[in-house]
Amino acid sequence: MSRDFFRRENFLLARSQPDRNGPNRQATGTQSTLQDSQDGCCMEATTTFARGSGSCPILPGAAGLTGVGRGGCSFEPEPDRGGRSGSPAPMLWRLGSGSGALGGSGALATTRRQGPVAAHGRLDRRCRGLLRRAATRAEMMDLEQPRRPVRVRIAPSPTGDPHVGTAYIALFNYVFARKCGGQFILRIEDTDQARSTRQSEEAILRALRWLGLSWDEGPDVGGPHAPYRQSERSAIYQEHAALLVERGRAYLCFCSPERLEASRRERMARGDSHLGYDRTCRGLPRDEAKRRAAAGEPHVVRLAVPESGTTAFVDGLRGRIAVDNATIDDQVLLKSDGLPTYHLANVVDDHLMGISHVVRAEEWIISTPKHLLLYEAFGWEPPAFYHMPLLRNADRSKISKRKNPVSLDYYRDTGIFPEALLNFLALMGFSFGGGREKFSLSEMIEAFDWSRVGTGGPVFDLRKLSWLNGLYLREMSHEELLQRLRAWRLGDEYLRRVLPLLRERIERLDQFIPMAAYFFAGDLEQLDPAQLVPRGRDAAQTAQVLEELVEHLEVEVRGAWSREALEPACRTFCERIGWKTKELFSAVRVALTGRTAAPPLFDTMEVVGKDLCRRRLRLAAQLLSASRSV
RNA sequence: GGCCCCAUAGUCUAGCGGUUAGGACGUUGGCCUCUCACGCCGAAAACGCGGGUUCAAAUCCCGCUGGGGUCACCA
Repeated sequence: MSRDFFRRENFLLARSQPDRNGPNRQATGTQSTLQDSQDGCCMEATTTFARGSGSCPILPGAAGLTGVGRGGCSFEPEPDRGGRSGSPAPMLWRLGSGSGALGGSGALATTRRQGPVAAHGRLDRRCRGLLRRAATRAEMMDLEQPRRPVRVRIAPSPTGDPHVGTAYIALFNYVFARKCGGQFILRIEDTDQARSTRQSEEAILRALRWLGLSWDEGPDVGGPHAPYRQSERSAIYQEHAALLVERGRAYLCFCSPERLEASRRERMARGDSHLGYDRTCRGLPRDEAKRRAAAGEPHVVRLAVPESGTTAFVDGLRGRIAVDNATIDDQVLLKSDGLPTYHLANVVDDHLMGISHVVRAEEWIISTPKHLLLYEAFGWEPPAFYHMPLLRNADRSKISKRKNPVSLDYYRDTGIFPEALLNFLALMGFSFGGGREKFSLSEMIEAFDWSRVGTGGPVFDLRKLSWLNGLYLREMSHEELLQRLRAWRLGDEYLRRVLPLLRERIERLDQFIPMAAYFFAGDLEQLDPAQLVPRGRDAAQTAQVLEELVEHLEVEVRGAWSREALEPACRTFCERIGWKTKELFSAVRVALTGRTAAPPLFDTMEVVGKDLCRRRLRLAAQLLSASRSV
């Protein structure tokens, strides 16, 4: 722990904590500041204290004790400087250590309990950690001090279905912005030309709107920093990349992907732990590089990361995080197609758009130093960073579509209310306080504080979500519930899609509901494993085929989930695995409808929808894997 | 493997030096009730391990273990 760590003018230690500390400590209105004194090894704690309470919040029980610490530790209360009765009077406590070790302070950690802590002296060691914690906390709180208007953003990449993780991060950004009276911005990070689609972008916007998270600026609503779609801002990134090259903070790299891959492989074989770019082009003379680029040689722009030193930042949830520059790769900033990578685009846009706080997922922690290096290279002040814990599968890996429904559309289609989903997402890492589990978005905004946000990766538990949803459902009026049902799948729109598929299969109206069950159900109950497995195939085989089909459709049906797209994809799949169409289609039919007799498969799939189909296919596969017979 | 993050019941969490370790989902027993559900009451179930600091550690420090993330011309 270096002294530099404490080199700050003021650490705001505690904010008002109305009488949380018990009768002996009228901490109401307490404000403590910790600062290191000139010699760097003496800490002073100034506390403004309710008059007459007589106890140091840093070292409870220390009142009246002076000079009892061993090893040069001492602390002394300064005489009461007076003040009107009942009003806070400042009291200065000096905690010093002559040994060079940092004098200690229990800081917030010890304010709660009373005890003769100080009487035993030996503050140096035990206090160092406490002090660090206090300082860390102070730095974290300092992050929250308004320096500039609060502006946060959610920056989804439109490369797939609207993801529950996007909603999770969007929620915390939204809540924080509203709490601070700041702005919430939506920016589309579509710099991956190969994977980004407009369709996905629209789906994400639709899903976020469904949730009720509204943004102040975005590609659809515009704003002072338009455009909000990175693909429309290429020139900006190119200019900025060029600026860095000019300054010697970035350089052109002509290495082919093939050579890079070979080099990486070779080092991996050698057991080398450094698998990053080998910096071949870093030493290229600037004019030579320019010449080659001008001649049309394909190249990228890389960040010239300092070869020594460390880059550190204060994460708003975890405190100080430091990384050796030697472990940071010379990250590509501009791809050979002229588009930026996330790292460049994100930093440039965050700065240009005046983003004050970056609230994003934990997976970005390790690239934050790169971003900091970029801010530094540009000469910009970086925003504050808050890395939210990652949502997890039941096995604690990062939440993924293989192991969990992650599409927001799935939750909509299974009749989860947006407010319940939001509430549940909030529960993943945020504690309302008082054991309260059910709360509205506006209540969350009211209660929000970063100190109530945790750091452990929460497992996403569908059952608890369902329970919570039930709470919302039962609180609704009949009328409200009726409206919700209609808006879900009992409205004309959906029924009009179902009817054509069933009318030939029923004779009386009373047969409609029983026949149509799987058009409205979420997870199918009572699937018969025996019916799932085609004659001559076994359960394990079928399970695998169904899993693979999901993957296959993932790749093959990128556009609309339509009969036209599904049929050829499924037929191709049959050829690939060597199953007769009859075999596959019957297994799929049972998996999706629970029956052997049903309307045409692809029409059914289209109407049931992508996310529910996916889910049912996986569930069927799981069922087969679990059942050893058949 | 290198680096980084994290660690209270099966799961989500409260806890910020002294608590019978609290709440919720799930599981489970009972009550309510024609049944089921809802609701209500009860039960089982947790501080990963080892050191250190302290009169006192779930809480502070160190180490270990475990889990996760990340090492792309993806974000």
